[in-house]
Amino acid sequence: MTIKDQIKSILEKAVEATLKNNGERTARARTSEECGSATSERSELTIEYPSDLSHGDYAANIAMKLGKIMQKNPREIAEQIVKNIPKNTLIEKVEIAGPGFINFFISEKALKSEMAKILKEKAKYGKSNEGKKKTVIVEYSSPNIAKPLGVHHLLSTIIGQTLNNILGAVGYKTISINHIGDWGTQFGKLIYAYKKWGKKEVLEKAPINEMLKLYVKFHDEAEKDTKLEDLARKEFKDFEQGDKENRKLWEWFVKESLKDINKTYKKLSGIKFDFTLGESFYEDKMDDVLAEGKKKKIFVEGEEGSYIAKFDDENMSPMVIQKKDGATLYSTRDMTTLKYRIGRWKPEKILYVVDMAQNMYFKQLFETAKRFPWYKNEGFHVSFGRMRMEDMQMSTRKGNIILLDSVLEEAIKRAKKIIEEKSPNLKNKDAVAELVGIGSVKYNILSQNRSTDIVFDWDKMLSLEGNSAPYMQYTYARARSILRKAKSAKKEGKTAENKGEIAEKTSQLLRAIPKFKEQLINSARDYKPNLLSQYLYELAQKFNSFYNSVPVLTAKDPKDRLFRLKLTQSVSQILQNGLALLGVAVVEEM
RNA sequence: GUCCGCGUAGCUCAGCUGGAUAGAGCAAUGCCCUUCUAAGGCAAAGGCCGCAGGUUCAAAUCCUGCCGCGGACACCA
Repeated sequence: MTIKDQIKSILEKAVEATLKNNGERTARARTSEECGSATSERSELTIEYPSDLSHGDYAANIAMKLGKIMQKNPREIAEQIVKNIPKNTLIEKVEIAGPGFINFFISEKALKSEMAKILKEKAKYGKSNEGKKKTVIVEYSSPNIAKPLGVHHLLSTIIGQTLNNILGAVGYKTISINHIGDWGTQFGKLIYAYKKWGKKEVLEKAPINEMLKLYVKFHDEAEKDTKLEDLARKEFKDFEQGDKENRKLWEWFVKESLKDINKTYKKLSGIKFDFTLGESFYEDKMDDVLAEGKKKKIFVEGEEGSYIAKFDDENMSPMVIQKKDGATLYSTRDMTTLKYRIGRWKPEKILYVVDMAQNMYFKQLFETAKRFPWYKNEGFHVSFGRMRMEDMQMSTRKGNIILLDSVLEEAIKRAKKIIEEKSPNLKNKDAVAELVGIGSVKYNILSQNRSTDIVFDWDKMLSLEGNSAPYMQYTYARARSILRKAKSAKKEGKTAENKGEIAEKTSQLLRAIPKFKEQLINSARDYKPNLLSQYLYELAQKFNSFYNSVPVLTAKDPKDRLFRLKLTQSVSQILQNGLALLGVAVVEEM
């Protein structure tokens, strides 16, 4: 249980007691609905972090809410509530402030015991059982293969992997799935293009490059000749219906693509899937869903013999589930996949980490699924903003693509340059450059609210300043450096300590500790990694501030020294654990 | 046209289950390495939170309308 939860539960009891007392005295209000609404308002009791430190560690606005319902002065109610809070070791003091805020100050003892927990649990600190072992499937990355990964694939891959990590940390049983796009008309296009313009030797030499070239060439040509799209569709249909030559080509393309994509995942590091089940996996399972849907009249005949799902909402266009030529589409495979996952894993939720251009599509998909008896609203679209370039859309079709590999390479290169500048004597420069470079790319994405669009910009993407991975890693390295030295040297304090400043900086840092678990839970609840990254950044800022004005190794009093060392260790542990969830590795020196 | 998302400091963005004086980074100004990593810290500066209404004790946050940007809207995924 987090400290916030404890405060909440203490407050809940106090509010209940207050309401009871009032109910007895003001019998009038009891009969009315007001009492009922007061109760429901109470259940919405929220605890927040005050923006100003002088307002304590946690604050509640419940008295103001009740004040309105009970027609009483909020401050009076607050006073009554506070009276009903029993003495306990968690809370140092409670204050009533402003129009009726109840501010809680956490006792130092409670904070120190939280610190002790960190030192004991180490890498496990932060884990909770919010999820109660319930199963959540997280689908992410899911690239369309036969083309290399572009920068835009970072979003789903990084956000999805991090959500998977975070959900796991708060006690969900997660199943991560890479739903590879290895099926569909795109392969018809590729097969057509290969047959027409491709050369075996060239493709064998540089498979991915050549596939991308063929893909782009197809779209160039298709603009001049509209028949090409139909021909590609035919190739796909033939393939789907058993054409041997096309099947062989497909297998070849898929094999080479996967090899290449896995290389990139490896470079990104920390990208792990419990299952890589491409669309092709559902090839023999689609008939079943199609038949079921047709039988139940969920799928009805549309134009020219296609099958569609219709919606009551006029603004939602129908979803095509089977093409007029009888071939399947992404929707067919997604519906099949949905049924398969529900049947196999019985998840509480299935998260689709996919960009928001597909908002409408997922709405259609889930809306249709609701009509099947096996669907219990498991699907959830974790949408995120799109990545685009300054002046044009990223489009693989047109070849406007920035390769993910090249971004990672550049990131490492830039990190290396700065290392040469700032720490020319560092031993393992290349290893550090890699961790810093890759980390900064990931952190950059995770520190942003996922619904915000991202305009790709080299400098921004690879920023090594401010709220960035290197800042976090640097903070960690500083902390670790202190801890290393603590073992050997025992220096004497030389200068006078500024007591006031020290107390303030120490207290601020100490008080930031319990929020880690709390923000982790918030992050999981809203599927927002940036809540976690923002917390870690704030913690790092507080540590750096502490670092600058509070001597640790040279503390005058040995007791202070010990406490500050423990605090430093606690903070470094949180940074390590938190960054690990974000997929950012820490470094001991940089 | 309809629907979805966004509009916050010069720039890039946090904050949005309503709450106290709207926060960071970059850029620009000044200061701090004879104490633990200056990839750092401190100070000051920078805001009609797109516009106009509404709800509320309280609105950047909720509702309505408008403007601007992005996206989606039947056989691509």
